[in-house]
Amino acid sequence: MGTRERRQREVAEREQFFLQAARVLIREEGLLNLQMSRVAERCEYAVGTLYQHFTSKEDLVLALAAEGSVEHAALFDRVQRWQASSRDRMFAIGVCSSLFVRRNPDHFRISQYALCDVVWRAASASRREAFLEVSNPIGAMVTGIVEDGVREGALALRGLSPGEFTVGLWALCMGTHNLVHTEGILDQMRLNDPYRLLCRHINGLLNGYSWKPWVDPADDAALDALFDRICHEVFDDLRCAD
Amino acid sequence: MGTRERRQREVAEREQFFLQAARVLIREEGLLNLQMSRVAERCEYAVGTLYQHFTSKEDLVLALAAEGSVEHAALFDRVQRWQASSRDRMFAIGVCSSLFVRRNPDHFRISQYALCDVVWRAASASRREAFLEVSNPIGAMVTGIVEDGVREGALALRGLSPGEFTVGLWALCMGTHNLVHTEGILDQMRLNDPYRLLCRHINGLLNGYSWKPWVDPADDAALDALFDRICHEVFDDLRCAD
DNA sequence: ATCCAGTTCTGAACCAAGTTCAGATAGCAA
DNA sequence: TTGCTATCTGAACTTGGTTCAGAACTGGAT
Repeated sequence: MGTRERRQREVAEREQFFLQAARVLIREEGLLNLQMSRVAERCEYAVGTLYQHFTSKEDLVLALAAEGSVEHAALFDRVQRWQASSRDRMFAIGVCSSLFVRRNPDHFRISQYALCDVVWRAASASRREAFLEVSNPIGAMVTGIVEDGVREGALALRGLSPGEFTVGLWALCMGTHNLVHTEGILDQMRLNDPYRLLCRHINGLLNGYSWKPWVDPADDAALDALFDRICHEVFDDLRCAD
Repeated sequence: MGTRERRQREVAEREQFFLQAARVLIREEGLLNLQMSRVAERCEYAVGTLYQHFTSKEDLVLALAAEGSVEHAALFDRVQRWQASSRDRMFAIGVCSSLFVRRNPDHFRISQYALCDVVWRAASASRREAFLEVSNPIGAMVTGIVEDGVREGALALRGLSPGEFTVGLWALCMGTHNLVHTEGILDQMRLNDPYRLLCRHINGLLNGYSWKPWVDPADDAALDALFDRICHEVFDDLRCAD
């Protein structure tokens, strides 16, 4: 009885197809102008078929965000597996997050929108669940690095749980991306490179918690060197050193 | 010719009235269910009149966000004027930000939504400008405290501009609020009090940049004491120590 | 007091786009 | 071939944001 399975596979493929088309439409005309009928049309399906996959437009947007999270997690996974000190890997998480957001500017906008209360609630419960499912590893991997740091003796949490520590890093990254993407907010303070800045702040935070070895946050050369090393050793194929 | 001015005042008052009604409707039924016609109806005006004030629904939402920012800035202003060391004031910014978000849970949701690319662009240019106008002081005040720290000799920026330093703090705060408000994301790591955690991370970051005097991030008693002191000396009337 | 020109208000009508669902079609087993 | 089911279709429906032609009001001039 392979018929049913083929069918399932076809349906799954079609879902990818819809999502891909939505992505293209968003790139071409912006998230603001995304229309369900256009997505269906571009895939040469009727809107009704589209609605068999996504219960609403918001549901589709959240599905896009989830796809992005999968990619995001995949990049974090490289960092996690990287053979380097816990502190360097923690730093690499920041680099990775910047890299990902920069290479995928739409993803940030999409997930920022999708995670707004309004949109989140308008998506289906199962879609929300699926989103959390694929997003959990992102936090978990960072927490894993924190735990490695503790195990190595490079970091003393002093009452903080690994998860709580993670939240600090995560907030710093997410907040930076948010500020960068909010048109106008940062314009008055002219930042040459917000992601470089994020790297510095991460070092600041890690230093503040005495994660060994200490790094001089003002040592631009060292920062660049580590950045380049990460690009080379972890993200070589992405040619990220632009 | 006072007629024209009275009229202007009346129009401005009506705008407040509309915004107030929108706020109530959002509290009652959520941002998701906000309807322009309901706002007009509740104010006993025709929808057309409502549209004389706001070019679109998104425009109204951004106006709400701007109102919130004014309040936010007013709280920051207290911190700025507080007679205390630069480091304590910097810390108080974090407390203030948490306090504000906690006292005003809708504001965060509203501005998170309003600042999404989709909504931001759907608002009128003048509204966007007005939003930035009232939001600028928020960053500027924090930057002012950073500059005070440098002036006092408590902080060496070592190549960072005051604005760049500010962005770190800001990102940490904004990111934390974001994580806290994103349902489900933080559930797996059980945080008892995310805002207390934010305070700790701020201390971590300030320590990391050697902002004097050094604070032991694990000293819960000291953290509580400072928190209480800030509530008492800066936000006494808000009865924030709940 | 009456009239007039300009301004503001009104809400029914308009319209776009998300969503639905009754019927058409295709796939499969008997 | 026939019937049964699952799936697809897209015109019709629905909702709610937006508009705009006409009503109502305002304040000053006659």
